Amino acid sequence: MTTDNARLPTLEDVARLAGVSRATVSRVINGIRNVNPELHEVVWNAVNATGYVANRAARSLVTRRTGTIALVVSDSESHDDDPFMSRFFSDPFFGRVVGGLLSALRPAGVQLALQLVGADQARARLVGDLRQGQADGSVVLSLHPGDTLPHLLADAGLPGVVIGRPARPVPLSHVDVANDRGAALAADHLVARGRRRIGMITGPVDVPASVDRVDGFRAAMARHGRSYVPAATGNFTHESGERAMRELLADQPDLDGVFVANDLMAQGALSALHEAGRRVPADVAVVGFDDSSAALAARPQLTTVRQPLEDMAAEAARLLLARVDDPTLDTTSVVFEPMLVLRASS
Amino acid sequence: MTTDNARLPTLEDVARLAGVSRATVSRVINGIRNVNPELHEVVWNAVNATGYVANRAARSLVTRRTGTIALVVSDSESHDDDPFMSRFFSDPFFGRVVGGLLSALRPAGVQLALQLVGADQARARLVGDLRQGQADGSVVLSLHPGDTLPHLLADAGLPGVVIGRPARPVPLSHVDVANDRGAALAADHLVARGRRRIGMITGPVDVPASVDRVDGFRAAMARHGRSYVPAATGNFTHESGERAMRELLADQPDLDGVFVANDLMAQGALSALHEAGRRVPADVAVVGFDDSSAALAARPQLTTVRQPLEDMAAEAARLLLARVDDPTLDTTSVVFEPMLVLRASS
DNA sequence: TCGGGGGCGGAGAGCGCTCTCCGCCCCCGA
DNA sequence: TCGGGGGCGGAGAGCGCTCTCCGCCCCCGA
Repeated sequence: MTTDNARLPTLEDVARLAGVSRATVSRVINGIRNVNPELHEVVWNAVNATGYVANRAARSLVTRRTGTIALVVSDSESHDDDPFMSRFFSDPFFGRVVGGLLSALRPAGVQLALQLVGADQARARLVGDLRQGQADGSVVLSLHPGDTLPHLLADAGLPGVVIGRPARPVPLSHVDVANDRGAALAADHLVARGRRRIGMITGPVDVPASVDRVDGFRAAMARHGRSYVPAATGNFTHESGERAMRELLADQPDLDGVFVANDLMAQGALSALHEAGRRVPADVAVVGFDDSSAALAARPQLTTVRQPLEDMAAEAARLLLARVDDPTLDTTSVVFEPMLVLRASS
Repeated sequence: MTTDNARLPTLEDVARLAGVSRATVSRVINGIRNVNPELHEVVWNAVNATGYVANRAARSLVTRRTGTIALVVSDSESHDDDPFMSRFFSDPFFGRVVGGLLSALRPAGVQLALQLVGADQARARLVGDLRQGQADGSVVLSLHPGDTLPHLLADAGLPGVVIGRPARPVPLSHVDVANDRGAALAADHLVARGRRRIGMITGPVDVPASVDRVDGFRAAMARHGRSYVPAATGNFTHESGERAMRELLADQPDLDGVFVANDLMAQGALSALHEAGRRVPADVAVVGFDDSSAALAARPQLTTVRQPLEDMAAEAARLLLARVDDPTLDTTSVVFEPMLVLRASS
């Protein structure tokens, strides 16, 4: 507190102490051009002696860089204090993405800022703020298909990378997992386990990741000569998985295997199976998707398709950083391979 | 992309269009002093016409405010890519705190930046960065007792609020839940349910929240005339809860009630009880702590002590904002009341 | 009618950096 | 010995704001 009014050292102070100009200190600190090695040392000594740290605001005023990347969580059309938001934040999904982003951003000395946008006007304001130096670029996490934010960013020429394939094509890079191949792994596994009557619990029909999982699963089952796959639809929540499982059992009482499009629903499905007196995996084998903490918390623990979210987020950060450095870079998309994780439920 | 090189409008542009000086535009935008109402409108029209958004860097260079608050997750002594970190981020705890902070920060137009610190040198660097305008203040989430960061912040005179009571007193405000009273609620409830042989699974012995829960539980049990409470120690993870429950059962085979110091461990305890052939709640009643998503995912769903984390985080943000506005403010601590949430496990 | 006070708006400095431009010096080659 | 080129470091402008200081004008009261 008492030290608060003590003026912090500036470049000027360091320069005076080192006996050189401000420009030279700046060059040394930023590693620009060849500066006489002796001066180099003199300057660093002065920096350490004064405890100098460059002022971010002054630097970014001239460089037009903020050293900040925004993680924008975009929840189409919903209200700001929508319970969905708080549900989302308490979902491990969010934390894994944050952890992955930070792992790539920290070594680059870039800070991560969190942005939520609900209403469309908030989205427009965000774009304005971003253009005016709120952040150098954004990693976008859209919670709903048909979100307009990626398009707004692209139109404004702002660097952005989307996590998960957008519902409509957009001139922005994105990272994703091969949802179709992941679902195929689940299908191959259930068939290999000798299951004959295999069903599926899907996610929302308008979400690309969900659609890809359904398509991938059906295609793989068809390759095994199973053209008919009974299915029930959920919305990726625990409760919806429980309900969908009940529906599926009512329809297909002799079911002996089920692929559930995410772990949370699979956990719900386990409850419904337990309630219906089916043993897992003896009577019904269950395979989830994500390899989230829910898979480990489930009893029995879930066999599931691992989605390397941390790696995906880290890659998104790297793509974004590259684009910030060179805005002429072409957009790309990086698709990660899923992996089947065997546990007790199958 | 093509619009990228188009210079963005500055105060100067708005002033020219409105036919006033830069100072006047600045006054209107920031709502300072009485400006002639007619001019007021002229200026706002010019702002809208140009699409002007104030440049953050320029503004904060002179105001010495960044409009950013840092959420600092401080993991004492651990390495940066410690698995503990990624485990922490995927824990719903983190997301709930973030959601609560954002709910209080957004209305104030303040941005949230994420900072992780592991090694001590990172801690020193962070303090330097913060002093030099990385953020106006920090909300600190210490993952280990004895973390030095709160003290470093206090010594540097930087505004900071700690979530959870620090192990050693520190001249910084903090928010917490009354862990002792929460544990007492659990004790009262188990006794009221007619349980006679009640045990407890505790968290780490050096974490204040854990210690408070143990003390609160023992004190309440003593009030009910139960001076002896068998206990086993865990470390707040699912696995440790499972192991501790097995130990407790081995010690006290006739146990009919157990208080588990967090939901994750309680979920593990349920598995151990199931494995041991005990029915919950018929044979053993189980009460958790936190009311996290694990409580809902558990089967049976957990009776638990609700910790209002979102509210606590929002209050932390408000305390911090107040202190940033007025650094002479006294430090305070706000303690939230816990609440017992009744579900199927008791 | 004249003096004084209050309030509004403009001029201009200054926040702390980076970066361009230029001058000087040194060295090398003819 | 002299000319030219290269490289290092300094001077100074400028990034886009805010804020102090001051002048001017208007109105009111004596």
